[in-house]
Amino acid sequence: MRPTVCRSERAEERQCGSTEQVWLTAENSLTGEQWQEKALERKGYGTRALEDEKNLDRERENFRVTVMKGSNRNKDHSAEGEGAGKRPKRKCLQWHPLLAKKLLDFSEEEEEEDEEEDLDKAIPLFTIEVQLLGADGLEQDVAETEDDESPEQRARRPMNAFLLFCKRHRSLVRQKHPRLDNRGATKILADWWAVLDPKEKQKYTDMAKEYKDAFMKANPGYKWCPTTNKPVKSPTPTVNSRKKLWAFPSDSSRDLPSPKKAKTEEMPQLNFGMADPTQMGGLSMLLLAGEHALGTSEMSSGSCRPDVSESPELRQKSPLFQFAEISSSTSHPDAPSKQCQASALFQFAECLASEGVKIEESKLIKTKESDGGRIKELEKGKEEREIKMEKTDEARLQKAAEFEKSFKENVKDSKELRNFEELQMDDIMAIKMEDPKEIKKEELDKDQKYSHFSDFSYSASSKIIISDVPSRKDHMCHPHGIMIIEDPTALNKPEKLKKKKKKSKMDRHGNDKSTPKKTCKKRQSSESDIESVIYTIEAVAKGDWGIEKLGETPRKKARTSSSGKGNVLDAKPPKKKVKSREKKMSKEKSSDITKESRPPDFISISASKNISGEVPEGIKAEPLTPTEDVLPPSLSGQAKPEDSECHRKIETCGSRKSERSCKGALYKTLVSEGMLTSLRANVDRGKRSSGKGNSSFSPSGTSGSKKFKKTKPKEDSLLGSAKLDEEFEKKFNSLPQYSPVTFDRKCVPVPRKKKKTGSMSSEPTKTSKGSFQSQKNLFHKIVSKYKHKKEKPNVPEKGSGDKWSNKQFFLDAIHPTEAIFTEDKNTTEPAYKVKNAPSIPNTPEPTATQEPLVGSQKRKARKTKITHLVRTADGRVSPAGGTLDDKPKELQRSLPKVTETGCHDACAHSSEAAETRSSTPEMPAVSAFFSLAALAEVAAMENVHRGQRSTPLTHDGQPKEMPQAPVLISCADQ
DNA sequence: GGGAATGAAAC
DNA sequence: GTTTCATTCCC
Repeated sequence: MRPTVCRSERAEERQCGSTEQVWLTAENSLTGEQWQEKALERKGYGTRALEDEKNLDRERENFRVTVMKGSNRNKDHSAEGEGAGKRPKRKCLQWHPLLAKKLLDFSEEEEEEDEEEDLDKAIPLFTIEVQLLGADGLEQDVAETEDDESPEQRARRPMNAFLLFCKRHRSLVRQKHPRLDNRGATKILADWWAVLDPKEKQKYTDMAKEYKDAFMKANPGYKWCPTTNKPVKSPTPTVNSRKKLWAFPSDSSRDLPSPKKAKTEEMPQLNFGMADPTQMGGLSMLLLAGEHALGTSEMSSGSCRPDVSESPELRQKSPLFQFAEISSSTSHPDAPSKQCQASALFQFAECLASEGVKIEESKLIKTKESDGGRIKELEKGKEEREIKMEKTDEARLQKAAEFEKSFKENVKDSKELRNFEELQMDDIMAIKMEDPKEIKKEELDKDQKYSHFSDFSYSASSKIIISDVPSRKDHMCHPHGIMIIEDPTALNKPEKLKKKKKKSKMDRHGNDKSTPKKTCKKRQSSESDIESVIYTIEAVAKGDWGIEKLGETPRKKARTSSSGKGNVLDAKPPKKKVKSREKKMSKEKSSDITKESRPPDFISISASKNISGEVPEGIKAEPLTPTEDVLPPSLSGQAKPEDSECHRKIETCGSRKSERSCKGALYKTLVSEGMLTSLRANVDRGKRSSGKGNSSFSPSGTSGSKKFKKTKPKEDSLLGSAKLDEEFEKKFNSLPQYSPVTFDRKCVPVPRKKKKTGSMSSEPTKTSKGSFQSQKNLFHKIVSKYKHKKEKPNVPEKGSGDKWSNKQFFLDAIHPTEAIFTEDKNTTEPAYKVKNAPSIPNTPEPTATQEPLVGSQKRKARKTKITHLVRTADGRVSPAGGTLDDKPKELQRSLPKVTETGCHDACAHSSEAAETRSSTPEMPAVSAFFSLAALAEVAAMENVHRGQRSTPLTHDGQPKEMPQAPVLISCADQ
């Protein structure tokens, strides 16, 4: 059902020219800035850095893709629409625990959809818009997830150090070797990786570990796909299989496709969904977005862990860790003490988790209330709200007026239109409030429909915000505001909000003005939006709270729960708080947006469209100022006016106005801010990108491309994941990026390998290794290897250095004949030796080698061994096979590998080096080989005999003798 | 969708 | 020990 709907919606969106384009534009702008910054950074190290725009583009794409969350994969559709043109990536699971909630959400969404369908009948466009408005990715994901059954399972496993390295340097490789395809680039990267200093590697390893910890914390139950379940490979798309495989055992339901559900959050999530949605309303969405931004900023800063704040450790943790924590529910059995140390990611995950817990609690409460009766809730919420709102309401009213102004100004652009839509939603809300009956119905519908979404994100966010930063609360002042803010969830929320808004809009439009389709058009026609906004403002001013109570009660409850926390804050002077909040919100939003892209709408709007002159200014200003810390002038200006207005209103009005009015005002402010923030976000993105690149974030804008994983993921998860992603990106960006030169210095040989593709021989050698993995091809490949075998000197053992030493040693053992190699080698082999020699002295590698082989390492070792053996055989035999061409390649490689030592010197001393090796050869490493070596020796002996004749002749020892090779292989296999 | 690399987890 | 999957993206 949904999928179709979504598709249709998408199609419509496309037709409308909808958000996707906007996103693209926005992203582009953002990414551009980011990339520029990146380029600057890169320049530092140098060489190739951003020389080509193409490269930059690629990097952009890469970064986009980077977003860990994997929202993009879902985007198969999006990709199509966006024109990324790239084939859709398979869906990725977001690792954020909250994702699990999505299942529920989805179920709820389905219900909503049903309802929506009804609405859609009336207003087909609405749904479309909603999807569009919402992160397209998200909705798409949702649809897909629904199809898949378990979106949650999709969480992607964290990248390992090597993958991080690849991700980080692939673009460089590509720049350097434009012709190379990914395979070739990967090979080069592998070479680089092999050459990379242990220290350098360690950075990536640490990052990978940290990320993994955060991931695991966020997804306690997460399990890697069981190997056994090969179903994955089954004809069915990998995704499905993966999902199943991925199921998180941790929590209750493994059986279900939604393993993530297993997480404790499941129940709570549902609860959340029940209660909050109504309350949230479009305003809440906006607010959430704003808060989210704020929260994210804080989160990112590290302060994030409101809850976490409890443990100072969390703060210490890297943002990623914190984020992960946040995202993940408190239940993190996995979270080891180590995690605490861990990075922000981990902390983030913890925070998320804590949020989830809190959210759950709040949801439960809310749900109960809802169960009891919305009316009761409404009443309660009203009471609370009223109390709280009294102060805030006035301010909000003023704000509303300000919003109207700002909106009018901003409305011009389509983006603006979107904002207007949001505003309209608010207006609608206000209208509904005015008309209790209608409003009630609508609200009920909305609540039912949206409840899932809003609840989730809201509760989570609100809690987080509250707990996190008291200051925020202060800023937020109004409980509502507090409720709204939620960072992590924000991303998700926005979508929901959008949907809701859309729906509401639809309703409105259907009732009032435009049909849903019109809504799209409406965007175009700012006037209507403006009018609606104005109307809403007026309504707010009127303060038809009664209506609100009915409709929003559930939401209010949710808010109230959050507000409860916020109440204290509320106690503070509303006006100032409001202003401060707004400012913060704007800042946060901007920051958040930039980071997460969560409010794609805003962002897209700001970015793509000119919006009002003000907005652009704000954007401009943002770049200048570190948005987070200081409000962008423009924003501040806007916010300030609003604040002032609010204050005025409050003062003037004096009478408490309904929460709704306040909300409306806040909503407006948020919206206005959101726009600004979006602009700022773009700017910030650029800044960020410069620093770190969080390309991932930009990807959101790119919507089209795969990269954006985050967007698709479920709302909460999205938000949380978004933050996590941000953190990840930050960290990832912070990872050292080594210029190719560095590797060249090291004498990394690889690069040229691009040749690989070209000739069978060249590639086979290296590629063959990979083939070994599959036993099927293994033999065949081996054969081919022997045939062509030129591969770089394979190190029998892991450690590159050791490898070399080992190899040499091994070779020596097998063939005392280094001379053979040396002779030929003088050119070719010597390099290897040289490498070895240097490596030995360096011993960095040796240490690595010494490290216990693990899993893949073993595999690798085997391969290497095999290859090594082969190589030796090749060395002797294959040289001819390798032929000069191959050898040169090898030489090249070897040279780079030699790195440290001058290649020339190395060559000169090659023989010496060989000796040194023999003398120094790490026994430990060697010992391991020995058994193999022994076996190999036997085979080698034969080779030697054969080769002896040739040995002296050429480095390789010409004899390719395939027969021998097979023998060796067999040994190796054994 | 396969493949190129490495690493990690699961079986 | 073997198999999957994570990254990217061309073919």
